[in-house]
Amino acid sequence: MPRSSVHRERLLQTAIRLFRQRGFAATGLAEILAGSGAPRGSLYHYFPGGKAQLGAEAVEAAGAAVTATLEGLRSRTAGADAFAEAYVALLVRSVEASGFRDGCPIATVLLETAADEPAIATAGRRAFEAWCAVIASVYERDGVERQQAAERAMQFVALVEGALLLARVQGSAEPLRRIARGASAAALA
Amino acid sequence: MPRSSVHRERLLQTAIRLFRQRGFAATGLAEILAGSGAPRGSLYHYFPGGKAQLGAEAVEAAGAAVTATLEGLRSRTAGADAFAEAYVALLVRSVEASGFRDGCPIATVLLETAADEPAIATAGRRAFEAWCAVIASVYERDGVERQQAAERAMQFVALVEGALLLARVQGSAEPLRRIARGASAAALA
DNA sequence: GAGACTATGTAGACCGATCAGTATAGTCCG
DNA sequence: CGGACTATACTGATCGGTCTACATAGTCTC
Repeated sequence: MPRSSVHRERLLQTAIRLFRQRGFAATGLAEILAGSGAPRGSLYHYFPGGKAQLGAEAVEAAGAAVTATLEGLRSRTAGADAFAEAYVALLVRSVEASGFRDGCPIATVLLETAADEPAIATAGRRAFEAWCAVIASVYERDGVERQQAAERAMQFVALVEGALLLARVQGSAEPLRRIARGASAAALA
Repeated sequence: MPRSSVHRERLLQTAIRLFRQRGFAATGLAEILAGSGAPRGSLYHYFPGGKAQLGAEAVEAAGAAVTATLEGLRSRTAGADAFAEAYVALLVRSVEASGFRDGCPIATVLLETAADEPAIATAGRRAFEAWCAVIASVYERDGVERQQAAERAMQFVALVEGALLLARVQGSAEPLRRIARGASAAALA
């Protein structure tokens, strides 16, 4: 039986987790191998492009997971305020549960590699676009004009990314809570 | 203290530049040495704590430089809107001039190391506090209440950090320009 | 339906390069 | 002298990546 791709998936999920917590450069392939239980040969079988390909696919997959979360939230909430509050609450739980080790799953990797690894940067760009599209549609649903909605979506993403950084550095979820107040109330209404 | 510390300063400045562009883990001590012209022995003479100390001092120094820039801007502008616009304009120039390689000088390092290197995280926390203090004072000068001003300052920092990330990934200064519009006009007024 | 061939995937030894950090000898200068 | 600083050789570990050998399973041919 081709119990195939079971190792591929484990490699990818392990890479996502480690890249998120430690970053791209600091994560050795040996760690990913050990964490996934896959042999070294399998890594280069599934990811012939090596670490860079693993990074690009990790960003793509992690980005898609966030997009799915946002879409789920959009269908479960009514109004941009509720949407923003729900998402921030989700982030607060995730960040706190990990002891402020889990931040944005793609931000660290992108800051490290955007300039040198076009494939990773492209995956990141696409992820951000997808997030912005979902969020913009939430604003539009509230009657915000198309252009305005796109602009506010980007501001929301920037706000969240910045708050995740601050939260990890401070070891506190307070920055996230503050942007929830600001974003849903005055700022983005 | 003869011609001393000339190598120390060069090491630190080179470290700041490389950490900013490539990140902490991806920057080897050999690169820092080569870029600064200092011999290996000097590095461990001035920074006995090794790479971690270099990282912490780089974050501290780079953070202080930003604080100084913000203070200069505060004294040269009248009102929070003008302040925000001027600072964003400054960032746009810096980011574009570097070909989208220079982002926030401390964000990448902090995301990589915050969880594992307490000294670096502390330096980062202090830097963010200093920035927030300056920005909050700009809002207070405009008559915003103390508590409110502090909250908006943190939101502004988060917004800028996120926009710098987006700008680097997209290879475009557009995210920065958008937050300038949003931050100075409706959102943070 | 037996055997050969090919795909896919497993397995880990192995490579040169580079990593951060240490050791030690030496230079410079008050 | 003696301490600050330079200079380089060196360490063991780890880096990402390549290599060959092998196991498994589906398919083609006769």
